[in-house]
Amino acid sequence: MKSKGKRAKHTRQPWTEPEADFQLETEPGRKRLHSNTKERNVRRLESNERERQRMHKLNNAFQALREAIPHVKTEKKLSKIETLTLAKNYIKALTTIILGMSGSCLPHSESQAQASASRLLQCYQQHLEEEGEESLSKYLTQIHNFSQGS
DNA sequence: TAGGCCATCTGGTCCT
DNA sequence: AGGACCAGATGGCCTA
Repeated sequence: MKSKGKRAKHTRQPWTEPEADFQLETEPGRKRLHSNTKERNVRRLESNERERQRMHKLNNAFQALREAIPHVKTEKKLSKIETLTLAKNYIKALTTIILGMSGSCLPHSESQAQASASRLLQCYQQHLEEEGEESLSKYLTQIHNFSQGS
């Protein structure tokens, strides 16, 4: 049995010219019109291809996000909406944990939470600039050690 | 079989 | 002008 979302290519009919273009072909200047519709057809197919590639990139990003967030039912692929929801919750949870580790007060309101999150992001970005991309764990360890020491 | 999820096509709008 | 982005439409696959 095919897994969900993995299937053979659809047998959708390719894009066809609007009827008006065919009617116009019998009129004077039809050669130009014909090449225009042909050009349009080519451009449409090209933009379909680009759109497909764009959606594939988007799906790759979703897959990367799925792999970045822990979840319970590992045998079931998370849907896109589930992935986004879990990711949001995961970020919130991590924020709470890190703020706790660094000895900050937990935010009491949504606006405080947002302010804390942006402070955290700012701090993290600064750290990335100084230390390089692969040092998140080092960063977290430093925060942990700091909170232990203080 | 209905409903959820998805891939693809398409035309409109925005951006470079 | 052409590409990127977006949202609506359409139809296929899967599960309860």
